[in-house]
Amino acid sequence: MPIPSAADPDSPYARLLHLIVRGRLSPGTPLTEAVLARRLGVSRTPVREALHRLEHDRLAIPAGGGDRLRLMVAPLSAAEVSEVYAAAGALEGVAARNVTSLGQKDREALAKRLASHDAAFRRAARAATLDWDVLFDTHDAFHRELQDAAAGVRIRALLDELRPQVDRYEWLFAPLTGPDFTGTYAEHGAIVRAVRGGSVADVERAVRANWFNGGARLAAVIRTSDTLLLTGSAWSAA
Amino acid sequence: MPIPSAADPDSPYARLLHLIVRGRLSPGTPLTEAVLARRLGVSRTPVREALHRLEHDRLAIPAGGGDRLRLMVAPLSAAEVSEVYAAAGALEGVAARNVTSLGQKDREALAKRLASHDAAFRRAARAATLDWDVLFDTHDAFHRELQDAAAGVRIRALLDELRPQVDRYEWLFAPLTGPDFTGTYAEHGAIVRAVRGGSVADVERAVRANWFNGGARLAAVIRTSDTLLLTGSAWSAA
DNA sequence: GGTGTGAATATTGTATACCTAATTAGTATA
DNA sequence: TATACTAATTAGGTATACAATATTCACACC
Repeated sequence: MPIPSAADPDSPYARLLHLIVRGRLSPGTPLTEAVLARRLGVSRTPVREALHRLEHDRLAIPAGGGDRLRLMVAPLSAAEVSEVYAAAGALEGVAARNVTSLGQKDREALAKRLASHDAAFRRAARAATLDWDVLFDTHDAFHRELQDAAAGVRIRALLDELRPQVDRYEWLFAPLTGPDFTGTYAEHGAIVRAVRGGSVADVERAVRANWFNGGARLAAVIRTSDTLLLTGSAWSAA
Repeated sequence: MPIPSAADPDSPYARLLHLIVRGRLSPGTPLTEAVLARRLGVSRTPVREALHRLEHDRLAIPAGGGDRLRLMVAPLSAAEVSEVYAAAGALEGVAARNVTSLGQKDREALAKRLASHDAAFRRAARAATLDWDVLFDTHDAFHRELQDAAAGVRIRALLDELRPQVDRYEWLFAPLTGPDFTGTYAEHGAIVRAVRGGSVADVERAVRANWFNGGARLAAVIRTSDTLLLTGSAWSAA
């Protein structure tokens, strides 16, 4: 798949994406082609392309009202996280309806795989020393499994487009939501049961609830956190 | 808004988009930078950027399995149109839930505007000589009105991204679905009534039904149409 | 006659030079 | 001291040159 995320992890796009998602490039940081080109050791051309993709992902947004396009790292907001999660819930929700057209056996197998991802997530969450990377990955695996089973290429593409945003919010704020993930456990459990049950409405409702609630949990944390962190004004430009 | 569609209608992106959406560049046509650059009278650089955007829009897709990126105009398929419309329905549907948080007066005003767009659409559909352009525009206006009222920037961005696809399918196949649009009339009427009523569930259900049914209508037409038209193998390369 | 190898060609990816516009700093004048 | 005008620097948009690789066509050999 050439489009989702980035095929080559060494590409300027992938590198910049990583820097932004992990917060090494903080909100508000100006993204100037020549500077990034020097920093990444390539010419302006591939950096330009990467910046355009990041702009499309809304991880880079226009800074200033000039005629020329000046970009900066996008700020974070509770309103945006709610909307992004609502969109992801709506998309994964409609996609999930398709699992009900699977046979009983396939649904059961899918439910098993989902349950095992969730179990891994719980183990990671209860580990003596919390490793956010594995927590992150196991949680992601749950939703990927569902998307692989249910979503066609087009909805997958839209979800893949949302993923960087989701990743950024989760990466930057998960430490403030955890380490109590009982809400997530319950919602994942409901999804697994609904997949087993095979009711279209139940499956969609469970999936949407998980995303909506997840967005609400993050939004709540964001609203109470320092606004300087959200725009990056207080951070150094890395 | 710098991202949606294209600010400048003379930009290579906008021009190529138009050529593809209107079918002047048929499915399967190879999109080679140098050729298009000559044709559009610009250098390869802006064409490259345009092609990357089109690739993201899925109007251009990789052709051949080479290492280098070779693009061609994307084919059309019943499966894809169903998925695209399902995604649009899911997104506009969740967005539409927000109209219920508007005041009674605002909802009434919105319903009026929607009804007037629908009336214009009906007039256009019943005109002596069918003008597909105005039919197209009035139908679009209905959904834009709803999206403007309900969707935040992020969901708007996703819907804007879907629009070129929707436009292409409607433009190429609407002549085969019309001129009887009673299904559409009924669904738009249901949306207007639901907006007036103010029930979250009703509004979302009505919006989704409109998109799902629209996708189904198009998919049915596509399935019965000549497959050569879908991949463009029979068309000249323009 | 089919197939494999090689050269020629076509096409993408990258770097760089040039141009234009915008912003900023500096200076002079009111 | 504030403001307006001008010069200089910065930065993005476009064109083009160059490099690398895939594709195609031709020809020879099996």
